[in-house]
Amino acid sequence: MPELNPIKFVNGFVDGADLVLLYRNASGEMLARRRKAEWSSFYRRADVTAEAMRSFRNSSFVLGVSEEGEWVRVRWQAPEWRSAVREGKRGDEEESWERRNGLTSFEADVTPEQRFLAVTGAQVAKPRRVFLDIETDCRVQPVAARQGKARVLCWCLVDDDERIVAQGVLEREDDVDERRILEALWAALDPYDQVVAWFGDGFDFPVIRQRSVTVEARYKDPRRWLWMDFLPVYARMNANAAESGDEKESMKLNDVCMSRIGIGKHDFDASKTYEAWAAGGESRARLVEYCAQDTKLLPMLNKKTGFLDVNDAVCSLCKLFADTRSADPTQFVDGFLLQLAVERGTHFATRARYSKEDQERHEKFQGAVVTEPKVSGIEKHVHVADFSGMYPSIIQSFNMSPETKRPVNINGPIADGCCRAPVTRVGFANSPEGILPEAVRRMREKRASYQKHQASLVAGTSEWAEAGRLSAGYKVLVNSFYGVVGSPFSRYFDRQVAESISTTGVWLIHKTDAEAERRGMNVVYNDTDSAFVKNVSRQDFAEFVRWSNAELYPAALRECGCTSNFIEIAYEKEFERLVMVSKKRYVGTFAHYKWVAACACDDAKGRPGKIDVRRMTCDACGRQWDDLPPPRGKPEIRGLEYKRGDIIRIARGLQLEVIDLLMRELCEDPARFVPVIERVRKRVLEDSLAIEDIRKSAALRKPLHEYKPKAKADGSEGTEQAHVRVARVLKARGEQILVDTKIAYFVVDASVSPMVVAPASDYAGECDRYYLWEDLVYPPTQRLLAAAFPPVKGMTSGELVARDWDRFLRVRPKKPRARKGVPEALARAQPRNPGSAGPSRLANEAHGSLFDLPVMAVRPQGAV
DNA sequence: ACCTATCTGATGGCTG
DNA sequence: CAGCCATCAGAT
Repeated sequence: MPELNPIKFVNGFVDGADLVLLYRNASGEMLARRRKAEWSSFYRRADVTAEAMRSFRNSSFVLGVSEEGEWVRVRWQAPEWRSAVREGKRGDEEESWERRNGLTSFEADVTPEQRFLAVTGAQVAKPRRVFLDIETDCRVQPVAARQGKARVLCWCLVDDDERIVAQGVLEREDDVDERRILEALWAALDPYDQVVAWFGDGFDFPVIRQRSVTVEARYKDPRRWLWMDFLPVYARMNANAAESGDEKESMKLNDVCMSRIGIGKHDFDASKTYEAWAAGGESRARLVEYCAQDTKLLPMLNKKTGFLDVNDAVCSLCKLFADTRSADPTQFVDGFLLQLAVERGTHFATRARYSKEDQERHEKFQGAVVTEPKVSGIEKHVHVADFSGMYPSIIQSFNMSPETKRPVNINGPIADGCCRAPVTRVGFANSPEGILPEAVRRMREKRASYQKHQASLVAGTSEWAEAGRLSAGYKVLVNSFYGVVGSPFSRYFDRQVAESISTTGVWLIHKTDAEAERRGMNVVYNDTDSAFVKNVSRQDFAEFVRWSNAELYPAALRECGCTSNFIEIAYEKEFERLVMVSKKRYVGTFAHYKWVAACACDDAKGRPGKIDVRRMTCDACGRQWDDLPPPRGKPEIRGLEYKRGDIIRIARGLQLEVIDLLMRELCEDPARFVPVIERVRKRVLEDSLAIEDIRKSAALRKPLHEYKPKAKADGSEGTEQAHVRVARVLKARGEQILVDTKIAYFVVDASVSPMVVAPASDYAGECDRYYLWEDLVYPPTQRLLAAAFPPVKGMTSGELVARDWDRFLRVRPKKPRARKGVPEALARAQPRNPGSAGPSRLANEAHGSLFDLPVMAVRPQGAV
């Protein structure tokens, strides 16, 4: 039994040989407890020979050895010894002491903090949170500033309620005064446990530490705070929640806040911080105000999204201290499962070291199924059923866990007491409950209880919100299990288990499809856990779902030897209309969602009345409907370019216009889309275009120096991707270019190979407009229109022309052939498309100008 | 350092 | 040089 500990700890870290645990007393003072840090590894008792046991006991590196049930626990003096016996002195397997002695260690990578929290059952406190932003001397390039070479000009701390807690402003440009404001900052941080900043790990956190050292400010051990970088947490949690690509285009705080809460930074030139400070008076005040506004945006963003609160909830469930790392799925799954292992008196594998070579050798396992969409044009009345928590329910039903695997026959009868995954043919004992199923069960039970609890509370109250966050936290957790089991980096990695989970899902979907088809329905699409079905009435489909749950799955699982069944499919929604562009890419609008449809009336709050589709009656106006009224809700958009952050804004805008015409105005006449296309095409070719409309944005997925141009056949260097080339230009200018940095650029000229690109900041109003239309703006919309209005056999030629969406694509004039004796550039220099300021001039400039044109208007500095 | 499936765009090589 | 294919990277 874990020892009961009433203390809630706010933080813990290793200090020399000690583990320091921080907590607050009743009056809020922070206190510390020290105990010996535990660096232990576990071995199976049966594996430990008498000689190995003697070695442990006699070793001066070992603090103690104890036998605990089937396990031997060895506590090491320091982590170096623990890893040395595992990996050998140079990480060389041949030299591994454990290997030579036939030993496999368990949990030999668990930190003292993790072990303490898992073993003692100690609670993790909700951290007292404060938000931080700093401004530094802009004359120092960000890369150098991050290394602590720029003076801190001001800082601001704001609490969860957007109140300024404290501010600091430099008065004189010297170390003594900077020391003053930094010491004031550390003092102001003292009442708090967690410091949140946007890109804090990349800038603010290292800067305040480095500067404190440089100017010899006195400050407390920084390990005493939880340093939380909001950016990666937001980026991950928002990836699924984002409405449009706008929200993904940039992770700059200003852009994120503009798109998420409609509020941005103050209008202030951040590249002039020093000038603003040096001018003093009003100007300096504006700098300070700008910094304060930036800081206030952080709690506003958290209030809007609740992301940090969900993370707090997850941390409390998983016994993690809420720093940036706590938001990694491997971390929180580890935290939760280690607690379970302690309760069961068992141990997990030591996390494997996975080299680059291992990664290359890693073979993927079979995942989910996605079928080819069997629809064309605007499809009406498509019903969707999906499995509720498909993977968790499979884990539970088959009791799938690394330690419940059993040898069973591949074919024929399954061994007694076991079940067998239908595709991989991996066997699992039906009892006792595996650790993975137990984790999943507990989390699902908890989640259900919080959902129920939340429903019983008054919406909008803080208790209601907290219950919602806990429920969301459990959802995040339970959904990450499958991924963690499938990850070779995790201690729970088990390819057989992971593949049994995914392929059993495929098997369930196929079974469902076959039965639906047998009943005369048409399954038009599947993705992982969902089936899109047409040619069926609402009632019949509901009956099919009911029958599947009552008969189909229980029988199917019994045949696999399962003794429990958690599989459940639900009738989620009906599309009034649906256009599928390809796998994972479609747009539709609901006739009803979970049996609720929008009425034509407005209720007291100005929202559509709700029709109970089973009774076909509106609860607001009481009207009885024979058929459902036209849909009023937002179209559901999946996978289309509108949702993508790397697609240029005009392209998203045009696609959304077409989506709205299709889905909101219910337009089914191809001719009505023509003016929309032509208007945007004219704009792209002729109007003045803002950089926000035409820039492309892509992230660097690895450090810049790891990008190597691919060698061409003749051995020369190939061309790197556009965003990589631009990143190099920006880096040369002193900008901070790190992994995950989004690079914004535009295409200067695509008529040459490789195409000429330049940083978005160099934009002076001109770009390759033909390329813009032909490659970036029109194709996403063309694909959508071609899907909605495909040519159909038997149509008149007029109808076929109306559905020829290719006719709007080509806009670039053909290149005249270079004649003998005429320089190539001159041959291409003839003015084309007058009035549109097309790319022709740009193309020439890239090959040496023949014209006397201002350089900035033609080829931006740094074009590559 | 959570999985796989899938689509798209840039690029280079080849072919007619 | 357009059209096709393979490959890679990025995004969902």
